[in-house]
Amino acid sequence: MPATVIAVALPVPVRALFDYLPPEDSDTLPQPGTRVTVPFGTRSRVGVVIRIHASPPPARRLKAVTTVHDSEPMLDARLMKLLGWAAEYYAHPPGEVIQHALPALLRGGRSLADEPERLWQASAEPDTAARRRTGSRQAALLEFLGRHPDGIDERLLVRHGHAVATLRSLERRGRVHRRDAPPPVPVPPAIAPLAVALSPAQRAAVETVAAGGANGFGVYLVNGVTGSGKTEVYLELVRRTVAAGRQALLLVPEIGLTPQLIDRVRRGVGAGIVVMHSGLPDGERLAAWRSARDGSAGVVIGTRSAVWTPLPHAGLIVVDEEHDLSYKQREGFRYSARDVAVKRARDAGIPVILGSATPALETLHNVQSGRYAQVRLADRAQGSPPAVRIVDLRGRHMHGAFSDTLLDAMRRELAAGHQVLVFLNRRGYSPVLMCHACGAIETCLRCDAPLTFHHQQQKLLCHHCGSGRRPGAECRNCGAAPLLHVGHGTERLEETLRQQFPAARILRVDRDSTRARGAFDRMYRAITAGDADLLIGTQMLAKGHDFPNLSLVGIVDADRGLFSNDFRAGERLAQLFVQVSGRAGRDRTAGTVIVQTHFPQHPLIRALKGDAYGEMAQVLLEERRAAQLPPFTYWAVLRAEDYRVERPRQFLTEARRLLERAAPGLELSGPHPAPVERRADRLRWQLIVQAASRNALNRAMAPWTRALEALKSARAVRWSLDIDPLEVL
DNA sequence: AGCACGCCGACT
DNA sequence: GTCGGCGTGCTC
Repeated sequence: MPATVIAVALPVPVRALFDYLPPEDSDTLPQPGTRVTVPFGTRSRVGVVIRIHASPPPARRLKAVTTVHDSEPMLDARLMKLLGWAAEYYAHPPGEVIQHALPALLRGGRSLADEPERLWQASAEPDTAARRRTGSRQAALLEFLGRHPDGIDERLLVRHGHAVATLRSLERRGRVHRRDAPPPVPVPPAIAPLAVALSPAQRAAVETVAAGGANGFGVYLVNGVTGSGKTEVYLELVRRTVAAGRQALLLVPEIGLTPQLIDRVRRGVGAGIVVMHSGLPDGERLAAWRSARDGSAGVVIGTRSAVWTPLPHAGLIVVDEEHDLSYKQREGFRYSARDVAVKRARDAGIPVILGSATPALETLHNVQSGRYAQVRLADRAQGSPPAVRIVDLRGRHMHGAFSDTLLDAMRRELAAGHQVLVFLNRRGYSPVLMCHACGAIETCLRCDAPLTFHHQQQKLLCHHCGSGRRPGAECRNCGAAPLLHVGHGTERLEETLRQQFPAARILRVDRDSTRARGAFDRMYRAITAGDADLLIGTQMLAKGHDFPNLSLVGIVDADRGLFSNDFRAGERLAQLFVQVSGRAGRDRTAGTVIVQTHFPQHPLIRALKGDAYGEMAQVLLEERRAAQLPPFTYWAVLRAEDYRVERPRQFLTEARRLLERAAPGLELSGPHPAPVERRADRLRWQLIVQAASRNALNRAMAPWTRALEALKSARAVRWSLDIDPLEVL
């Protein structure tokens, strides 16, 4: 007699589903997408039902589902299908994939309609007498609360082994207090949207997408330089989507960079808007998720993870700055939110917009092969494009990292009362500290990498593992002095510029100077308020910010990336060039970009002078085609690491043999050591898989990883598979 | 992942 | 003698 079997995805790193019998005390079967608690080994776990099937009498005796948590699916059929596709495409354990679509508060068995959270916070510091009366359990609880300044749910406290009684006694003495659960994200009532005045080019873009959207699925690259008004195009399309009673999903690279965008959507679209990103407290995240799921939110704005938000009435997806690397998750479940968004739109039969001034080469290739439509917004809505000057550094006398040409131009712009941005993507003072006597350089003890000297902290820091040490006065190798600083970082630029421009108000904006909470916002406001003249920035300052008074951008070192091992370095360089150049000359001021290089004849540098990105991209695509690199071939990287070299090498060798046998058509390379082989004392190796077709790659990957799980050598290493890797490192 | 089982070293 | 190190295997 065939048994009814329930296949459940559980949050364990196993590429399989687990079969259970229906719950004993119920005659209704839990449908796919509902959460169930099941016995698992010695414990029990909450998972999601994937499917129900009739099975021949199973080989082993199955256990039964313990509890069904949802009377109707928490995740609808369409989303379940997308998650299933993603698990297969990225060859990742299905249970871990599904976790990404559930807010943390729903990953346990808690019901959507459950009582609200009871959040607790530590109260202000007590006097010493009170502190003396604190018992050890109380101290532990207080310490735990201290780590959760925004408050933490009572149930979570209990789950971490704290007693409610301890909490109550602390409450009686005023050491802790209840914090009201955050109100559900208010969904503002519909207001009459502001009419948006569109330029003819913008209107044409809107009509193109709208006309195509009527036919269902389509991918539209909205390609326009910074300042060409892509946002207005998105807004109008979002507005129309909402007016038609459907939902729009707007993905952005980083929520911190887009307060203005959120504000404009809020004012420009008369509909409930929710924001979803990983920094949201669990309660707020749940509330936002819930209003997307029940349809009360017309617009969801969010980062990478928001691509998994339930949208019962999805009508449009927008991926802003689609080339941005932050759409690719870099650990664990290594999905690309941009690619998932395209798949999701295809499944739902709706249009998806990819917006960028500097599209990924993959996207441009899809346009050129006719898979994606392109809508160009060629003109800047206001202002004119910056003039580009290439400065040949060969043989030139330098002031630190600066040529006279760049310094003179800076002097002129500063005298005219304009702002100047000096761009260098390297923080710290100097990337290498070298002995003048023997040539030895200071390297990290745990990584195969030189240490960067940081002047402010007076420390040598490793940019790979984060460790640091105080530099000695003499060489560790030969004992001689002095040690020389080789190369320039942003701190050193600042030093040079303070000498050159003693009167200028100089602001350095990099990860070090913005570490303090709110520091970036403060600096950003200082810049827009005109309280700084000379800005020194890493890529932090290159992205999407609007500085109306900025007239000159100096690219200090264009040469890094021209000859990198990473074949994508050129693409990144081109994107960065154009993004950072876009900071110059908006609104009132005509801008100039000065590029310092030792390779003025390099095709990438030459292409900067024209329609910068279009030409550079064409050069790069031709290189990729000639070398049979992505997007002309399809890649995956299997990485492994351990403290003992032979282990990753052994595992990858076995993995290679397995794949050679199962899929002889694929081209394999490796195992190779990663470019920085040793990182935090772990030795990292990799195996590159290359396929002539998407299909060939994909058919092989999921079965391969299932076989890898069974290898004994796999248990001895940390390993991961990266499909469509963005860095082969 | 998390947990149990099992087989070897240094400690109350 | 046993506590505990982590290598190994398994979870329906």
